[in-house]
Amino acid sequence: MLKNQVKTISKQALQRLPFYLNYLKKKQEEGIKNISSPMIAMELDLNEVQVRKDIASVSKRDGRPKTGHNVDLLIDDIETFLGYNNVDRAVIVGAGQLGRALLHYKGFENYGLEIIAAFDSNPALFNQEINGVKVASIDKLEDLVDRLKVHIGIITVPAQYAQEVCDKMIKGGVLAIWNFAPVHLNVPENILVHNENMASSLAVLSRHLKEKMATKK
Amino acid sequence: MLKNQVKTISKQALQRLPFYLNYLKKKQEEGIKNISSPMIAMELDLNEVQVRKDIASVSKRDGRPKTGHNVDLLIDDIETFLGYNNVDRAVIVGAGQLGRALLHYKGFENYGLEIIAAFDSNPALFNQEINGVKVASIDKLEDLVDRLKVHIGIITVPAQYAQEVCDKMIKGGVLAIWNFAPVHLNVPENILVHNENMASSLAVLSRHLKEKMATKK
DNA sequence: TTGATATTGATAAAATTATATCGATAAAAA
DNA sequence: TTTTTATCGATATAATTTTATCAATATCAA
Repeated sequence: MLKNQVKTISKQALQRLPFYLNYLKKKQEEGIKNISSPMIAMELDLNEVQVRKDIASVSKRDGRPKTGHNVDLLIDDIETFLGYNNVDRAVIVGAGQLGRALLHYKGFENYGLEIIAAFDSNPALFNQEINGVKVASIDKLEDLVDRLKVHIGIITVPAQYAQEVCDKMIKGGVLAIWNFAPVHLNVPENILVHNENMASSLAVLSRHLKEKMATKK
Repeated sequence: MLKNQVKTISKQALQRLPFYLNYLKKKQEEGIKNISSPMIAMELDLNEVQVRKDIASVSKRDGRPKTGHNVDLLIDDIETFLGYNNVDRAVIVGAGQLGRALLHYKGFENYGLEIIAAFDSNPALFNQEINGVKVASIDKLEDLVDRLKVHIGIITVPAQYAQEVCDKMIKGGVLAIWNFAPVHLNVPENILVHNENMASSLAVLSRHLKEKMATKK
């Protein structure tokens, strides 16, 4: 009984993969055919062994001593691992500034994400098109998610509405939520919530500054 | 010789602090006076000991058995630690969709960040005001950063221009960079770069889906 | 053809982060 | 007043992640 094996990888490693991909594509454009882990590590300011391990966990092809890995094949392996070749559909709720920015984001199509619908509670926005995506009433969210078997929900509404939106998404059948609202969402344990928190990022930055200033003094 | 001691805290813990803050403020609004670590942990789906340690590393006031911590004081301690009471000034380069979204972001003022200027290479945008902030030519970036002693630079330009913008910021005296471009920036080692990478977040989400689908099959 | 070497994959060690345990104690209940 | 109990801070253990080490080997230079 062969189980449908999916490799496990640490969250941190997973988040490094897109960096490798960007880097490798740049190298590919420059016409470079092979690349070694130490080279990647040096240029991306990472540890050599870490890079080697990350690569090993997404690619079954062997690198060759003195030569490294074939760039084209490596790109292919990472993209396959990340699922960039099969498209996930998503809906976004909240068509304010941030929602609009995401709808205009060019990258998503390359990353295998397609935002197929946007929702908002503001009737002034209904039927408006943002980068080719229509904005609908939030009342239609659950039904549409269910009918079209959408698996990813993006939340860009103000914090106080986020939980409510989240609940509707889950009822509709969403399996993963990308939450831009600065609030903790309560979800069943099989649902993944990925929080995109500006304040957390900012905390890292301003803390760094504070340390910098303190040592300077 | 008393060194200007700044407490160290892990990056992960640091990034949890804003979550505590959101939560505590909600409780404060509800009129709750005291709160315990196990309570916070339960409601935010964290480990009790982790919460207790995080609190210990930002607050020197003691919690009391059976009662926990005073909500008001705890909020105060976290905000102080995160530097929300003294404002850091920042500039943003790239006044496209994303840059505009950030300029409209309400949260920053509460987080002690003030974006004082925006820059772009597109002359059509010069002198335009976005949420009260004027857009200037990117040629003026370095000089302004230097004159006004700006410490944080936000990069929201396309990947191919990011390094160039980064270099200018650093020449001007920026100490920390918040990079939204999907590219690795080369900086001197005393400069902090915090990468905000949509693709990394997406990687976590789509990987989760892939695993979900595989186990279902 | 031979020897030197950079890189590989694998395994081991170190560092960091998260979680469990425990005695002490303030507050509530008996 | 005494007992029970929830939470505390501190310390110990476990888990995860990163980094170091090493034998094997493909490539390159002599």
